[in-house]
Amino acid sequence: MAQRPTTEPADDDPDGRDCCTAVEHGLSAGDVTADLELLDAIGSGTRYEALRCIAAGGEVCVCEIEAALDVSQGAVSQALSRLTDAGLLDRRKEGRWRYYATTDRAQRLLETIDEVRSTDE
Amino acid sequence: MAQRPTTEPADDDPDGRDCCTAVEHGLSAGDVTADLELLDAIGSGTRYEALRCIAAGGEVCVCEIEAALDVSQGAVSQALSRLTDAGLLDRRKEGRWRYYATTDRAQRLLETIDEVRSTDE
DNA sequence: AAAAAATATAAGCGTTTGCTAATATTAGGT
DNA sequence: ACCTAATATTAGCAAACGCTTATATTTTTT
Repeated sequence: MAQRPTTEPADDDPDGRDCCTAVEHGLSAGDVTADLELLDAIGSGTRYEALRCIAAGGEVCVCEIEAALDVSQGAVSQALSRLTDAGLLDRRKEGRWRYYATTDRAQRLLETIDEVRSTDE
Repeated sequence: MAQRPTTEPADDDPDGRDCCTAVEHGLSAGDVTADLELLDAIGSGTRYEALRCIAAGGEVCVCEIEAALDVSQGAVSQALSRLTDAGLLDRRKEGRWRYYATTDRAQRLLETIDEVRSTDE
């Protein structure tokens, strides 16, 4: 499908695609930024495990996540805020506790990651 | 679903879940490591755009990606290697050119990201 | 066989990241 | 009102990251 590179510029290039012409993805700069915010949010050990715990537990209290994660309380709080900002968690306040639950977006992402993992090509 | 935290340990806890009991995700340490390798590979601007370009272009030559990415040749090469190691790209050699194409895993991931992006909740 | 082109690899470096420790905030209990 | 518990926020720092530049490798061309 891709045009083969040629040492000499191919003037008779049948589909108008020269060697080393930039390929383009269709995404806007904003889309790329948004996607990266999402991926960066998921892509740390602490945050990924936090997200997985919440996905597995339904709606969980922060203290339950702290008990699972083996980093400081502050680190957990930062992780949860970051995931929330990225649209992967919903926060609910009840008294002095905070409950977190995964959003639909998060669930769909995690499902796909599960599928992809079991496909060890 | 989650048991509510209680200041006093609830001895009569109906489902045996105390306050601040760690929640667990079902994943093995190896699965988490594998997932993170994938997510880290996708999660940089250069690598993400490279992957998107290749997904859009079908099978593309390195030089075409270099033309699109605005970083040095070495950086592009490193990006492509990382994506390949993570199982997101296939490499094909032809003469002194290298052609890259996305794997099924990559395509499924990107599809999900597209879906998730259009769901601006 | 030498030179050039395409890509990969390695070293070095500034920037970003994610943690800890300390402090601030918010809500409930006494 | 005060004190304590749960969580959030901030400052600071070591480690990880991603880039550039330079060099190595592989293949083609002459």
